[in-house]
Amino acid sequence: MPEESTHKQRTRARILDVAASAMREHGHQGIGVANLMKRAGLTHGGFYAHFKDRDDLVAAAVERMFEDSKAMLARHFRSGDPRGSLIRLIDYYLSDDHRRKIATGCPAAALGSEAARLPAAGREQFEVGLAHFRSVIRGALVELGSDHPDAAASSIVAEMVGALALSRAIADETESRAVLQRSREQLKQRLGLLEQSDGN
Amino acid sequence: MPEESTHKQRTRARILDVAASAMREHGHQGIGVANLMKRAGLTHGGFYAHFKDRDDLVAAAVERMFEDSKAMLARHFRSGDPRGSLIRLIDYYLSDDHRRKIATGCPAAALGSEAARLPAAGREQFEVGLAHFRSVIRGALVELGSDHPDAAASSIVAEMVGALALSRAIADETESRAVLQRSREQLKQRLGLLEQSDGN
DNA sequence: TGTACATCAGTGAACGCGCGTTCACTGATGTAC
DNA sequence: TGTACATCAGTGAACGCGCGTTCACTGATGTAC
Repeated sequence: MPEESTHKQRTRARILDVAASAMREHGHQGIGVANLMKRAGLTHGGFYAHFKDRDDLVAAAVERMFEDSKAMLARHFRSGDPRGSLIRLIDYYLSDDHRRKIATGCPAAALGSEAARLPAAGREQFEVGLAHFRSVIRGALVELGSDHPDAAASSIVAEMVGALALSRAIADETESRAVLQRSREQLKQRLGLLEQSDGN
Repeated sequence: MPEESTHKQRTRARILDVAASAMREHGHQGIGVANLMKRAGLTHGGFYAHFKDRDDLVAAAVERMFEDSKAMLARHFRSGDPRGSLIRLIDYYLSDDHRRKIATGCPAAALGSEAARLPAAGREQFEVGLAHFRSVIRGALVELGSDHPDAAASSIVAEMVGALALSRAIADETESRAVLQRSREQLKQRLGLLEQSDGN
């Protein structure tokens, strides 16, 4: 019985992995139930053994995406080193690698402008995930002794999400990279991270 | 004959107005041909007298949206007053009013994260419009004697677009407003616009 | 150990619906004489 | 000025298709005795 339930849970996780990737890549309207199930190696009828309806899937998929986001943050943040953590995050978040990997990258950048139109439960998950993102950055800013950690964290998240989303909209490779490079530089400069990282 | 062609052009403009509003509000997948034509007071069959296919409409609608964007920029910018122009733009772009008026507001914030998935011609129009947005801000920064007008303009656009899109994703009114308010403050501070506007 | 039975994850045909697109047509308007 | 005709913007029925969802079913697995 626990063996059985584990099997079902694994299947559900597989469907969610596919959905979380496909929705970041094609938008939340960009993948249908039949196509999704096929990619997970199943037939469409089985979908409703795992989810109440499509809106339920969207909510679970958004939650799943932000698990990747949390893991990404955890990878870059080390306690006791807020400066290094922020530098590592900025360099990765605004990298060509992250720009290319939309299917596994930050959901805020992949879905930012359509988050407001997500089914209610999905939008709520987005809000929760976004709040976590902001709070991690805020934590590092507090450690750094920032005067306005809330305002700065909010502003930094806005610029990172905006820059990544817009860089993906630009077809010209050079210009697309330039958008990321400029925000990397500007962010580090206004956080006073440039001198230190050069000094090392 | 010129009377006739004017009539047809007016009809086309009406369809585009509806499309440009609806696509900002519901995403570019969020409105169908039949529904669109109905809102324009026509039947769906007539659509193809005005557009080759739906992708052609999307491109024209994106171009149409950025005309609103240009008008908005022109409204806030006055030659010879780069400082005042930037303050007016920041205050309007990151206002509650603009946040609410998604159907007539900035297309970059409304479609930012889905711009990369737009049909090719539509994505190109997005790119053109975005470049204009950046260049207007760059112009003001040059007038102000900015050291890195390209980098600063790119960074400012990213933060404004990101902050507006994310604020719209947040259901809680207070928090949604706070996101805008924080970016308004941070942007003015890093552009050195705070003291001057207080001084007046 | 071997047979009978219950469970339930997953199958696949079928549904009603809205999509983008085509096309034969209508009927108002502008022109020719 | 009045009639006949051409133009063409817009109509609406029809198409094939993919959508989300339902449901009777199959067949592998785990349990009971």
